[in-house]
Amino acid sequence: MALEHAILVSLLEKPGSGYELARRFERSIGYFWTATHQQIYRVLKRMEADGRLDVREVPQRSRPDKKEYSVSALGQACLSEWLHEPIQPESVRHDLAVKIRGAAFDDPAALIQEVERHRRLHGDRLAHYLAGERRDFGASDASAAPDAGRELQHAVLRGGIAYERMMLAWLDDVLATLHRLAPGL
Amino acid sequence: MALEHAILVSLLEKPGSGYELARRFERSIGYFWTATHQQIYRVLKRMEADGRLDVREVPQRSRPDKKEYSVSALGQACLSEWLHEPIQPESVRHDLAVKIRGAAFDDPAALIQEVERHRRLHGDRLAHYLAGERRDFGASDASAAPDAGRELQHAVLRGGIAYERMMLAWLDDVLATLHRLAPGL
DNA sequence: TCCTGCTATGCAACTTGTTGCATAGACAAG
DNA sequence: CTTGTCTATGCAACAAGTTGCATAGCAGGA
Repeated sequence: MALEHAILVSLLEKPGSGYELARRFERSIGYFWTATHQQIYRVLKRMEADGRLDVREVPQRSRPDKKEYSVSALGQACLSEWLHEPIQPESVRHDLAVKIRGAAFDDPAALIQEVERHRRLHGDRLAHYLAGERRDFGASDASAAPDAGRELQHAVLRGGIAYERMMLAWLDDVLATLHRLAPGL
Repeated sequence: MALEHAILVSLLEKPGSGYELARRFERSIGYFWTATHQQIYRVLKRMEADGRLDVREVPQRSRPDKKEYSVSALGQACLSEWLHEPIQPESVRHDLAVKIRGAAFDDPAALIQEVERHRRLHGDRLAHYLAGERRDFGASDASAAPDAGRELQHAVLRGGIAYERMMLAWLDDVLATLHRLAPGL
């Protein structure tokens, strides 16, 4: 279960509560993994019971208390073990591609709006990633200490950016194809 | 459940058995959707019970009999309805990206082999897609009748090709980063 | 005071997806 | 005549993910 490993990595980068993790999964970790808060809370509970995480109750003012999780030695060891074993290349699930092939049995022109909507969403994501890159990796003067974590985070972010650029180009390609098939629009 | 819709599209393109569908999900449909035969048989059974598919027992010589599924009118209607409602952009699950960020807490150099392995796998997939493109869309002389289904299948395949090319470029980027972080190798 | 919104955590029910196993006919190789 | 491979279908148990709902503190505005 790779969600566990994603959580371990995130908590190693910075300890935090389930709520904070859920927000990270909407932001930077969301570049390559999605999870809802229900999933996260459930997994955190299990990992804590298994001794892979430590918890600390943190009282807060002007907001409810929280439980701050951090990675235990056992958790570190689990992550290390996983890092050293080979994994399957990720499996893809592109609903939109199903729709595009399905459009041949319906009205291709009706798909244009949907594809345009997705194009906007991917454009927004790209803008968001680029803003994050400027903010977090912009003033990367060579005088800064070479930080492996930072470098690797940047490499992953570049992957997200490349993915969104590829999607935008492909969606333009799809739109051109749809317009060609429905010239009246 | 989009697997149902992927199956409807595939059976509209060409009726077939569960076994044949499973093979298609390793080939062309596998460009954008994965499913095992267990999943497929289970869903086929349910869809047939719901009246969205028709079955026909096909006796065969020199191999076991099979059940050939095809889409019923109700199935067509279900697909059409789905095509007209908006869907969420796909969610991503990149185990490799988790590993890359996790490498900061372990030995980044140990990841090089794994990334190279993935690079080879994506290279193989790209070669496979390109061969499929030459085979199925190569001699596309303008005299051929404009076939919407064919055009849309080609557009989806171009998406798969763009994805693999993007991955290869990104994995090279990641490898360069890893080598920079571990100069002794 | 009530309503909304944000932080914060969680349960229960359900749907999907994965893993391991089982069966069986036909054919080819040894 | 046994063993392996390919076609072909399926069950059962389990793991993972989704959806809907519930609670609760605190703050700010109508």
